[in-house]
Amino acid sequence: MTDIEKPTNFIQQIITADLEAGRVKEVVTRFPPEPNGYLHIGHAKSICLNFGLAEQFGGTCNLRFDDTNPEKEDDEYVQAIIEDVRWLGFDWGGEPRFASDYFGQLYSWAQQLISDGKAYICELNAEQMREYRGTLTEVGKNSPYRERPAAKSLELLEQMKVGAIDEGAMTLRAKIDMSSPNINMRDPVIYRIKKIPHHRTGDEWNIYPAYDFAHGQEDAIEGVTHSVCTLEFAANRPLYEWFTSNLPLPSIPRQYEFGRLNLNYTMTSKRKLKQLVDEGHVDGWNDPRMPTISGLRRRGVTAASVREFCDSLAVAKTDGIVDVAQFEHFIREDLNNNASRAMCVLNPLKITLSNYPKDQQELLVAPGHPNRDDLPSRELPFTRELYIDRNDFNEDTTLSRKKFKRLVIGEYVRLRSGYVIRADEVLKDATGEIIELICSYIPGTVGQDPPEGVRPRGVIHWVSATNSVDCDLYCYEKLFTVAAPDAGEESFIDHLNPDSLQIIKQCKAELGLAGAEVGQHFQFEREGYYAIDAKHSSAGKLVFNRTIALR
RNA sequence: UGGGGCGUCGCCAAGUGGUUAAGGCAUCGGGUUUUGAUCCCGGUAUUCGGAGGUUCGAAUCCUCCCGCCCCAGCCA
Repeated sequence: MTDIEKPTNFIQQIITADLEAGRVKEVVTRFPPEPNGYLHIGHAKSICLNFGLAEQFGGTCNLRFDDTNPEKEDDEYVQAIIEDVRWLGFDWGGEPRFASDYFGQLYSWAQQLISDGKAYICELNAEQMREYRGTLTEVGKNSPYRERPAAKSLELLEQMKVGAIDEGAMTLRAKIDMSSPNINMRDPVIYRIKKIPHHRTGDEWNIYPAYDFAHGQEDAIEGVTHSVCTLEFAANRPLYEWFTSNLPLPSIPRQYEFGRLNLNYTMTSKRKLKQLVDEGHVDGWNDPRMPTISGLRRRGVTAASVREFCDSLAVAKTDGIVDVAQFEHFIREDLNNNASRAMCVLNPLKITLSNYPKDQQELLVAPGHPNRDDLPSRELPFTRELYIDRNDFNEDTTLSRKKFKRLVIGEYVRLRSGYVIRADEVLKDATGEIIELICSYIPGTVGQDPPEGVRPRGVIHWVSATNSVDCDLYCYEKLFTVAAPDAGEESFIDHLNPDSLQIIKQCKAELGLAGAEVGQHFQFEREGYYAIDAKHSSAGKLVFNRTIALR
C-alpha cells in the first residue's frame, strides 16, 4: 500500500538468504518478554519486528514468557503483556509459551551436560565466584570444584532441586573456559537455587535455569529459526551457540541482534518505570504519561500509530536516540486522518447574542471530519447564550488581523460551522474581570459568506451555554524536563516535570460528546486530540485525556 | 584496559566502488483553508568521525588514529 518502498533491513536479508539456500524452510520468530513489568514503546519495536518478520515471510511468531526468575515475575504482568500485544494487533496462534513449560526438559539437558563432563556443581559463594572470574583484563581461575566427578555433581544437582541445599550455597556451572576474553564464557552459572514460589510452577522447583541456559534451548524447542534480540546480548551469542552445539537439540536457532529503540525525554527501563509506579510519581503502570503500551493506550494513542512508528524505525546495529517528535508525528497523522471532530471550550467565556431570540434554539449540522464524509455529522444546538474560549477574545483592538485572528470589539469572527458574529460590548465585574461579552450575530451566514464589507478575523470554536455538557480534561506534558533523564549524575527522579499533568475542570463540550466511549478518539478543534480516560470517566462524569495537542 | 559492536545533515536513516549523497522528523519560507490544524510547493550535507593509501573513479576497499555503546548478577 505504501508508494515508498522501505529498504530491507539486515535481518530480512539474512532470512531471504537462508530461505534461498534452503537452510530454513519456514521462518519462526518469537517475542520473549520476561513478565517482570509492563511492556513499553521499546518493546513495541521488537514486537512489530518479530511478528512483522513472521508475517512478511509467511512464518509464525510465538509469544513466549521468559519466566526463569520467580523473584521478579508475576502473573499480573503476564496478563498485561498478553493484553498489550493483542491490542497492538498481533496474534501468536494458540496459547502463549512459557519458559517454565520447559523446566523439565532443561533439567535433563543440565544432567546431560554434567554426564558429558561439561558442567559441574560449584560451591563457591557469590563473592568468591566474582574473585575467581577475573576482570576485563585478567583471566579468571578455575573453581576448585571444577573437576568434581560427574556422579557427585548429578547427586548434588538433585539435592539442589529438591530443596536440600541452602540458597547461595551451590550453583551449576557450565565448564567452558576461565581464560576466555569473553567473560560470559568463564564457566557461567546455569542453575541457581531459589526457594521462591513460581507464578506458574508453584513450589515444584527449588532451582531455576539462568537466562543463558534457557533462551537458546527454548528457541530450539519451539523451532525458532531466527532469534532476534537487542544489541546488549551480542556478547552472550557465543554462549548461546555453545549450548546449541553441545546439547542434543531438536533444531539449531540462530541469534541476531539489533539496536533497541531509545526516545529522548522518555525512559525505557522496566526497573525505573517500576520505581516511578512504586514511589507514586505516576498513577500506575498505565498512567497516560508513561511510555508503556498500556499508558499510551489509556492516553488515546492508537495501536495503528504505534505500529506505523515502529515500522518506520530502522532495524540496524546502531544505537541512536530517536526524537519523540518523530513518534508524535505518527500519532498526529493517524488521529488527524481518523478522529472525529468536536468542539470543547477549555476556558469558558460567556457571550450573549443580543439580536438572537431568547428561547430560540436551532440545530446546526457540522461535519464529523473535514474531508471524510463516511464519518457521521454532528448536531450543534445554537442558542442566544454561548461559550467561547477566553483566549479567543482580546480587549486590545490594535492587534493586527494577521497576529490575532480572533475576537476583538467591533470586529467579526466566524463561529465554526455556525454564524458570523461581532463583539459589541465587554461586561466586567467589580474587580475588573471580564465576565461576559455582548455580541450580535449576522443572520444567514451559516455556510454562507457574510455580506460585503464584513471580514471575519478568523474562525473560533464555541458551544451552547444552555445545551452543552461539562467535562474535565487531563492535559499532559513531557514526564521529564531533560532529553536524557537517565544520563548524568543525578537520579532521573530529579528530572521529573512538576507540570506534566494539568487538570482543567468544568470545560464545556458539545452535546454529542456526552455519549463518548472508551476507545473513541476526538479532535477538539483548534485544541488537540482527546480520548475518554478509562479510569476517571464514568456515566456521571466525563473525563478526557489529551492524547496530544495540535501543532 | 581484554573482548564484542557502532560512527552519513539538528534527530532517525538509505547507500553493498561510477547516484546531482534517497527519504522521514525537526526547522525556515510561500500557497490553499469556515480548525493559526490538515494539505500543497520550495530552501536547508561540495560531503559521509579523522588522516593516509589503493583505484581512471571511494561514504563504499586497505592501514593507522579518534569517539561512543555493551560485557566482570547465583538479572534478562
